[in-house]
Amino acid sequence: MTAYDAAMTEGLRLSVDRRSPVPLYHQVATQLADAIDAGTLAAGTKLDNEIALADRLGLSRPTMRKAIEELVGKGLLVRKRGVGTQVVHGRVRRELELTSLYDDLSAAGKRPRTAVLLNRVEPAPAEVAEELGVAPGTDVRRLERLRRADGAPLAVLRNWLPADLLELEDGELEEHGLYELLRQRGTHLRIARQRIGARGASADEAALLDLRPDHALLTMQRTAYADSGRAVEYGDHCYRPDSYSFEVTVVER
Amino acid sequence: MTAYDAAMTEGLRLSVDRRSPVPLYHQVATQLADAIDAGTLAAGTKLDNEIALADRLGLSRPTMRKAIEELVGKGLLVRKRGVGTQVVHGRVRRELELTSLYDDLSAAGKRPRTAVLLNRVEPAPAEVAEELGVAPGTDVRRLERLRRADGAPLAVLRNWLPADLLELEDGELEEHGLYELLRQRGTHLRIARQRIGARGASADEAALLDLRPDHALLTMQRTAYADSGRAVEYGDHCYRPDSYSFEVTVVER
DNA sequence: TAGTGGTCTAGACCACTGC
DNA sequence: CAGTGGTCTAGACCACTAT
Repeated sequence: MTAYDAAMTEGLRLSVDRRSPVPLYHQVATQLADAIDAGTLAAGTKLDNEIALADRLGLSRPTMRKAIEELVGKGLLVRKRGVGTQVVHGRVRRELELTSLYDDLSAAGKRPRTAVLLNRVEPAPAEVAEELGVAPGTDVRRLERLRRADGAPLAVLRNWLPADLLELEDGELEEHGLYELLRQRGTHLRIARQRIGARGASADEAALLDLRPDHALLTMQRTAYADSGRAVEYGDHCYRPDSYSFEVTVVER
Repeated sequence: MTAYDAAMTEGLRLSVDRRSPVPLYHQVATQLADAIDAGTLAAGTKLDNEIALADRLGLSRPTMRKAIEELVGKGLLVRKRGVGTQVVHGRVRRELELTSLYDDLSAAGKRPRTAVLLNRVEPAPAEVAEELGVAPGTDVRRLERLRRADGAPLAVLRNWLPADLLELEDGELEEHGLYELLRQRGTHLRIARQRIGARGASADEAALLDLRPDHALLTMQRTAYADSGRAVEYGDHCYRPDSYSFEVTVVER
């Protein structure tokens, strides 16, 4: 029985580097996640208990615990009091993260192209002003872009940003994602609230996306906040549904 | 200056009940969340530092910290090292949680009605077998339901569950949500992976949802796992997009 | 330099599960 | 009953930010 239990995490090589600036709990979490991705820790595998794991790595229990909690939050592990910790069944898919579509496409090996349809400063409409937390009529930068991937039109992106936040040239927008440009200017996004829905394409949208009018579109409205707590971007986007979908992992608290 | 800072959380009445079975950190988190919802803690308000808050409540710093982290994870607070903790700007919307559509509708004060279109045990198609982690051809229970809210058709719900997991009568399905029935039988869902997209309605779907064929639909495929790590449900759902959307809060780690 | 959150330790006791 | 995760404490030191 003990031999069977011991085999559960035997093939695992875990180690921590205390000189590294990376937090110990994150080093451990990353190694466990990699082992799960690689199949070294197969679905259903039961992990040793957290005290044994902590001892093996020379860590305190809270630190080991935090590593495990990180993976529970990502949906890779499940814990049950009195029972133990197991690797979740089922293959793992990429999670919805705070990235721009441009980043997503680059990561997926596609070649994103951007056409800037509109880029100007104008007074904020009421709805946009409310989302950004500014007075109606305040100057905001309005963007409208068409995003292509490997040549095929994929999405129409409409964005509004506080005008005092940054200058944006068309050339930059064609070469980089919006979030990348924000990061370059020291604005780090921390929280985004998104609403995902569907509707039929307008005539304009249909023409841009090479669809017939009223064809189903996937839509997303997003308000993003910087670590200062300030609203930094409001976006109203629509996507060709044959080329794009959202993935979300929900974990019961 | 100190008077100004002190005013930040002055109006707040926080307290903990050590006899309660509810964890202390969760008691505190709930009270803070309520204060944010109620506007007592307005957007942009800076909280006292975590040591001061812990002292005020007679808690240790880690416990107070865990309360704050819970709210950071929900997107209600933002922290910045060297600066402090602030209430996020912008109004708060309900988050996507591990609930069924039935629960959502009940909570929103709608009256959900369910028509059972199909409820039988049959061999699992390949795609379903893979999602549930069973051998193709294994017996699974297949459900097809039409969900109405306040009389208007809202969604077509198709589900597959391992047949050995539970018996389900049509009558039960008409009166209760699927997740509620699972809970009653001791199955607690812990993780769900969801893919959200859009497409045009088929002729059947259009008839059920009172739309024209090819009208835009919001779609969601979900695989849910119990705390045992086992896949418990695969669902393929479609929604009238004028009546339903998904809300997601994403927090940068 | 003072103040903040970020990390880490070494214990303790409790609640739940399964045998 | 033994073993597990869940909660909680009272410290410590460090990294980052603003002034």
